[in-house]
This record gives sequence, C-alpha cells and structure tokens, in this order.
Amino acid sequence: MPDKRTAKVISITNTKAECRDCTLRELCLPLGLSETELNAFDRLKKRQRMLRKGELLYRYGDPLKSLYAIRSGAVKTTGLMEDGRIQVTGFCLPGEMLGIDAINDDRHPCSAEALEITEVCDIPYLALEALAQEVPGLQHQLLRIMSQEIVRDEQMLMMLGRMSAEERLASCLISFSRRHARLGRNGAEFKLSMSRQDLGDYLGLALETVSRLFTRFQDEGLISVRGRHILLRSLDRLQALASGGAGGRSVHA
Amino acid sequence: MPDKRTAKVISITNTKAECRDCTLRELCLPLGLSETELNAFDRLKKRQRMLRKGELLYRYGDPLKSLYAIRSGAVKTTGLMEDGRIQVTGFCLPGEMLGIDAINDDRHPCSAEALEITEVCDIPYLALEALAQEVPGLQHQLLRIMSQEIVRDEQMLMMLGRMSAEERLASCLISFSRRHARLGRNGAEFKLSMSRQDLGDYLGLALETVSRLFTRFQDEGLISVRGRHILLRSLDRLQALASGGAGGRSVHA
DNA sequence: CGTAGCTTTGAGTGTTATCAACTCTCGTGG
DNA sequence: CCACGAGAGTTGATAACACTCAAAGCTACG
Repeated sequence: MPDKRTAKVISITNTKAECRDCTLRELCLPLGLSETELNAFDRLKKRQRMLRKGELLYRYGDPLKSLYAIRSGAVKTTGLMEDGRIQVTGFCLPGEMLGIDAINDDRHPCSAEALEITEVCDIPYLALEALAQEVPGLQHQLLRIMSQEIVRDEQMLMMLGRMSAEERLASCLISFSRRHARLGRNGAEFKLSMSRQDLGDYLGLALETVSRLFTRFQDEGLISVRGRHILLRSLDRLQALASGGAGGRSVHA
Repeated sequence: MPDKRTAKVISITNTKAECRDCTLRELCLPLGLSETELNAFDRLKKRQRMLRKGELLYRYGDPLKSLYAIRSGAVKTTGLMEDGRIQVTGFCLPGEMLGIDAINDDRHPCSAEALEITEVCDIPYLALEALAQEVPGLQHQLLRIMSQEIVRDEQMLMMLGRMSAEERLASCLISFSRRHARLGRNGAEFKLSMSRQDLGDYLGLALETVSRLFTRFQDEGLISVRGRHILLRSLDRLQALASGGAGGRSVHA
C-alpha cells in the first residue's frame, strides 16, 4: 500500500499544530477551555500528520505514545480475535479522539487504520497527563471525553445485544448523520468511507446482510444508495426503525 | 421490596469509610497510591452503605453525585431502550467501580441494582475530581480505571458482535472465574448472583438459550451446575470454547 | 480497457428466538 | 413440619432471522 511515488508529496507530515487556529477547536479536546488554558494547552508540542488510505495509525499491542485527534478523513479501530475474526470497535470522524483505551496498560488494545486520506493530530500522552495536572479545565475535559467514550460503547452494547439487523443499520446511519451535521456538513447526504465489510464487522452482521438492508431501505424509500453515497430521505422513519418502531412506519410519540 | 421490619437492622448505613483499613485497597481506586497520597485520599469523605437485594444504587437519568466502589455483594447495571428492551451493560463485583459513565454529562446513563446484599462505598465526585487535581497518582489512577472500563466494553463488543452463544457463555464464566480468583476466592467454584434472565440480557441471548447452554456444558463435562452454583471442571476446554476453539476439545497452542 | 476488489443478488441452512408447558426451589404461613 | 404459591429454571416444538456459499454485476483505478 505504501507508494513510493507519492511519498514526497506527503512530506507535509510533522508540522506543528496549534489548536487556536483549528476550526475543530470547539468539537475536540480543547472544548470549554478558557483563553489562558487554551494557551497552556498549545504549549504542548502536538504534531500533525497525514495518513494515506490503508495506513495504520497504530497497531494492536503498540506502546502508548500519543492520543490522536482526527482533523480530516476517517479512521476505523479494529480488535482481533485469536482465530482471526475481526470486530470494528469504532469509526472516528473529524473532531473525535482516538487511543484513550491504551491508557489502561500503556499499550493499544486495538489497531487504527485510515479509511481515506486522513489528517491526525498527535498529542503526546505523558505531557498531556502532566499538563492536565496543572490545568483543571483540561483534566475535566479529559475525564469527560473518556466517560463519553464509555457511554458510546455502552450504547453500542445495547445495539449488538438487543437490536435486529435492521435496527442496527438504521441507528448507524443516524449516528453518521448526526456526526456529519455536527461538523457543519449536510447531515442528510454523505459518503461512507468504509466498505460493507467494515460496516458488517462494526454492526456484528455479515457484509451480505448489510448490502441487502441498503437495498431494502432504498426500496422502502427510506434512503437512496449509490455505492457508498448515501442520501437519507426520511430521518423520521429511520429513527422509528432504530428505536424498534413498528416496521418503519413513523410513530408519533 | 423495601421491608419495614428489617429496616433498622440496616442502619449500619452511612458509616465513614477509610481505604487504609479496607482489604480491597489494592484492587480498587487507591491501587498504586503512595502512603502520602493514600492519606490525602482518605481525607475525602467517603460513605459506606448497604443495599438490599433489588435496591437501586442509582437510576437512569439521576444526577451524578458520587462514584461507587463495591465492597461486598454484586451489582448489575442496565440500559433501557425506548420500547422496554433491556441490556445489562455490566456486573460489578467487590473491588470494582461504578458510575464513571456519568461523568460525561453529569447524569447516569444507566441504572444500577444490587443483586444481593451489597456494601458500597460512595466517593463524592466533585471532591474526587478536585483532589485528583492535587494528587498526581490519583489523577493517573482515575484515568487508568476509565480506560480499563473502555477496554472491557470493547471486549464485550467483540463478544456480542462476533461470538456464538456458546462462546459468549464460556467467556463470561471465565471472566467470573478470574474476578473471583482476584478476590482471593476459589476461581473454580462460585455462586452466580444473577438470574438466567440477567445473564441473557448481558450476553445478548434469550434466557432459554442460557439455560440450555448450562445443561449442554454440564453434559459435556465442562462444568457442574446446580441452580446458581457453578463448578468449573475444565477451564482449558472452556477457554478453548471461548476463543472459538474446535468444539470444546482442548487445543494445544 | 482490463482486472481486482467491492457490491449485489440468490438459494439453502443453521443458530437462536419465541411460545408453551412443566418442574424445581425456596420462602411463607398455616 | 408440611403445604402452598410464586418466581426461577428447564425442556420441547416451531419458526424466523441472519449466515454461508456461490455467482454475477459493478466501479474504479492503473
């Protein structure tokens, strides 16, 4: 996958990164920091770099050096079972953080792979923890983000444990929609950066099932699909589906 | 469920609790704190109280006041779907912590219910966060515990997303075994404090499936079951089962 | 323009859910 | 001490949802 010919084009790697100038400031780790705190945080030497599609940010077992923030693009994190089965534990979009599950024992318990050209921001962890000791707002924000990750995982547990295939895909689409909207993009129309296989490995479904569901949702007028291009046509009915509502008909709660 | 007659017996509630005297010190939040740090931590006013079977420690939506550590007994945490379906997101045994998923937005995103007589330790959260700001070891330990929770949830995702019913129950039994052993108890023999229904709601299975699996495991000589009393007869073969090994035969890796 | 990988679609199967009846256990009160 | 009842657990029959295997259609990239 590494391609020699484009290598020098990517030498934009290892630029210094400052949050004060970043458009994602208010969606990312620095959210809620005061002016002073933000300045302190920007003294932390963060690195910005670029990953090509398929490149790994870190790999299962790697020692924890940094946490990562996505600036653009998309990343999937995958856990591996002994017998080779894969579970995608999450997709990361811009403004979201990555790697906090490594704090527990200083090693990454999963691998992270870029799904497209992706800019990430390295935040050296030891320095971050030290700084959080000084800056109350930062400690709080760090704890908050970790707690949020736990909540997300628990919602995912609910999804995998108790939802039908249909409900899972509907929830997933709604989640993507919300996260796109958060970035100021159109929440009703977006391009998936992951394959059907990845979606299946995330939702606990076979890729064929995911594919069939896309066609079904389209036939029912819920969405339009062309390959990875998605248009949500009825968010209401999707939402009803996602929460176990009666077979896709919209429900007036 | 609340029973007037036993009420005054339970008035051991609201005792002050000190970690220095607690046998679980090395398994719980204070793990790894220095003598000085532990003293500082003990200045935090923690409360000890008792829950009877069925009592709720907190309920979905409650504001975050404290984190909780289990001293004895067992607790289950449950998320609820709009249509009433339940997902048990975890079981908590002594030495384990509870409530950290509430930090994200200052409300508990799930309910916590005692499965038997249970002693818990209230750790007021605001004071804890403030203290963590002063005591580096404590901040670190707090971050570590949260990260650990994320790792656990991710393993659970793998389980629900990719494992068969058989593999799920085997993993679950092994997990209980390890956690009992950690407490210095016999890891091969223990009493489940939860119903088949609870186990099903945790593993994403119907209670009937759980029941059938117990009988099957027993027939195959993997375990002995009498109601909630479990004896693990072949940890090796269970382990093989849990990791997708060939139908229960022991595998020489 | 060809090829490799991704996606769709179909047919058949299997695991697990659901529904229903029966049994066991344990706590309660007679 | 025994009888009773309720909740928990077991077992069986049936059905559905999603998986697997297989093949054909697309897309995108070189």
